[in-house]
Amino acid sequence: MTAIKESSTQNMNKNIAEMHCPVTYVMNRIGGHWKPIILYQLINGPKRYSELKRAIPSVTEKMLIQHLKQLEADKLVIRKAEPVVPPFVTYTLSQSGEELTPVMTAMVAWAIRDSEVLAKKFEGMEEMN
Amino acid sequence: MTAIKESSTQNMNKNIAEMHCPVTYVMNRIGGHWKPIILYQLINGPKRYSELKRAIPSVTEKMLIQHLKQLEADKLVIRKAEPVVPPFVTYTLSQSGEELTPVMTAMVAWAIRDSEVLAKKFEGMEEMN
DNA sequence: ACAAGTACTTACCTCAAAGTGTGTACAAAC
DNA sequence: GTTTGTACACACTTTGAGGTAAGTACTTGT
Repeated sequence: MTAIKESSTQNMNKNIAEMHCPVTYVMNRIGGHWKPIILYQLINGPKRYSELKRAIPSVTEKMLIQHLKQLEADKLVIRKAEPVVPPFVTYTLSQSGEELTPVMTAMVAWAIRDSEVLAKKFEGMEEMN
Repeated sequence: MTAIKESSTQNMNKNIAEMHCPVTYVMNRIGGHWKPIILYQLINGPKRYSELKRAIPSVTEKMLIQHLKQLEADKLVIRKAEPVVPPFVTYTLSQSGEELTPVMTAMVAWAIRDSEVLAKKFEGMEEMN
């Protein structure tokens, strides 16, 4: 009996955490590496599945549909399939999804600024190496 | 020989992706479940390690320091340790880190809106049980 | 004398996330 | 008649994120 560690159940306080931490709420929705990237590609309007694939070359097909399905289940994107062959499927941001635009644009703004700062730093290091 | 799939190296085009997708850049910095949550806790000013622990009950100690170290390495937070015993360590947002505030606040705004919409929907379902 | 708090570190293990590689139904294009 | 493109689905394997548990060094409080 050397002092028991009572971290209790993990999932329980994860839900509690979501209750009082808005960022946790967001992370449980659009967390993960790919979801924000997919959503970002959709803010300029609907895209076909294959367009998304080409727009995000580093994603595998499996990851792409998997997250598209999840985003659809979470009511962030809307899937529309025309019953033609070859298939014609478009993905669009839902209302909720569109309201994420400020988050995305804030991210983009930060990325631009931050990568420029980094570039500046490298400028002064050209003699090195 | 049935059509070879040349997905080539994965990491290579991941870096390429970062070059032309700002959201990817952000995700490689503050992606993962915990980093945004930690950063969010720091926008109200410096916090001690133990304060962060208490503020985010659902995080394990391992995850907390692990991500704090990474955030420090990525120059998003600054660690300051007073050489006293018991240890007194504070974490502060760096310049870059502070510039993430708009991203966080946009997330919070969305979370509030979105959870309210959800709540509204549940209101009309009270009879359903 | 012993527990508790502080800020970690280390080792081990698990499970879910992600990658790899195939298959499919159908049509148009070459 | 073989290839190409579309929008996936499925099985298998691997990676790594994260959880669990314990220890450390030193001090203050009871």
